[in-house]
Amino acid sequence: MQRLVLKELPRYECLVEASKQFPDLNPSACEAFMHLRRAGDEVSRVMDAHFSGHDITHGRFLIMMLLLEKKGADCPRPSTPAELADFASVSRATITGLLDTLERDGFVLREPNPADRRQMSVHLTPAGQAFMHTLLPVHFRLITDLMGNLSENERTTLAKLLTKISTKASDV
Amino acid sequence: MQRLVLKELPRYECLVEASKQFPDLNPSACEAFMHLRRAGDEVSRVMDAHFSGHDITHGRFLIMMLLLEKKGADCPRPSTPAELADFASVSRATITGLLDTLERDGFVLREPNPADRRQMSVHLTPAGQAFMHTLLPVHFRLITDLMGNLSENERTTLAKLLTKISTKASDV
DNA sequence: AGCTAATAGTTAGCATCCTAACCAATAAAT
DNA sequence: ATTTATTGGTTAGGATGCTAACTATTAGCT
Repeated sequence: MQRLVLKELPRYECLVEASKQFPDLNPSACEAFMHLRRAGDEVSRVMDAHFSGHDITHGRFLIMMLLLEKKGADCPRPSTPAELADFASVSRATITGLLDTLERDGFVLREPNPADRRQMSVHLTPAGQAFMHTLLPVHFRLITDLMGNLSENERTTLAKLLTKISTKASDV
Repeated sequence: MQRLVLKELPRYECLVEASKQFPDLNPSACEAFMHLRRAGDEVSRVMDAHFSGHDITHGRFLIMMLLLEKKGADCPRPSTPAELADFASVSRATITGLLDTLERDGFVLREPNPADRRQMSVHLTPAGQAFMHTLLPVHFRLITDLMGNLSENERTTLAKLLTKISTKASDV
């Protein structure tokens, strides 16, 4: 699961040059856009490599993350396939596939809900919890490392700028 | 081709709370990380939707972009499958698949290279060029829109911060 | 020259995620 | 109360990108 992204981004002057031919090309917008794609892709690569070293995938990890018991949790926690799909912005069919694998590996359990016989109730098994508690420190360590070139201030700035893009993107 | 990403990111206090349980969790690093993933994903969704409206995919578009004749081009241009794979940071097998489709659609031509009979030489057909020149204005317009919430300064700052992440990621 | 190693491209088979169609169960409407 | 619409979950089949194995050609060594 990879995205095609340019390895070497075009130099800014090339963008300016191209903007003469294409008036809709805004060099700074293009530059920001390409950097976003590349950084996202690089980070994905690192994370995927990390996950595959632990016989898990990004998708399965995220599902277990969502199912994980939170301490002092006022944060709502999804417990049905439909809720998981919603939290993870992914189709229900995808959740079915991920849960199949997680159940096969003994990390998750699906139980019917007597109150509404359409629904399934999903939880982590003890093995699933143990797995996560082994993996999470390494996982968080890796994220901390990845952001290691940025100061606290820069991280906050980055988050703010990226939010502006996400907001725009969701209503384009 | 989608990535699983949280729709609602956890609030900062939740991250701080969680960091008490997991000392390796750095709240600001985590926050920046998740924003990066989400923004990248949102932007990908918008672009993919745009592409599919023109019966093309991200991958095929990028290949055609790489093959496109550049005016005043001192920028090097790939012309063999191996070079395309390198420029796009993708496997050669993937390029084979993309070229198969592009060739079927009449956008690209593969020709043997008499000088080195292992190599193929790839170029856009006139139809491929025409297609790109129709699509590109819309494409650039969309990118400009997506970055529309950011000022010139913010775009530059964003690019700078993202570069720091890409740099770090490529040697983690 | 002739054998070995490296390189170009393709093929085969896998994983993830998608949409569309489907069945079962519940809710809503008359 | 019965019909109709909606919701939850799964299944089937497709697309993209991957790795590993394969063939053909070229380069390097002795």
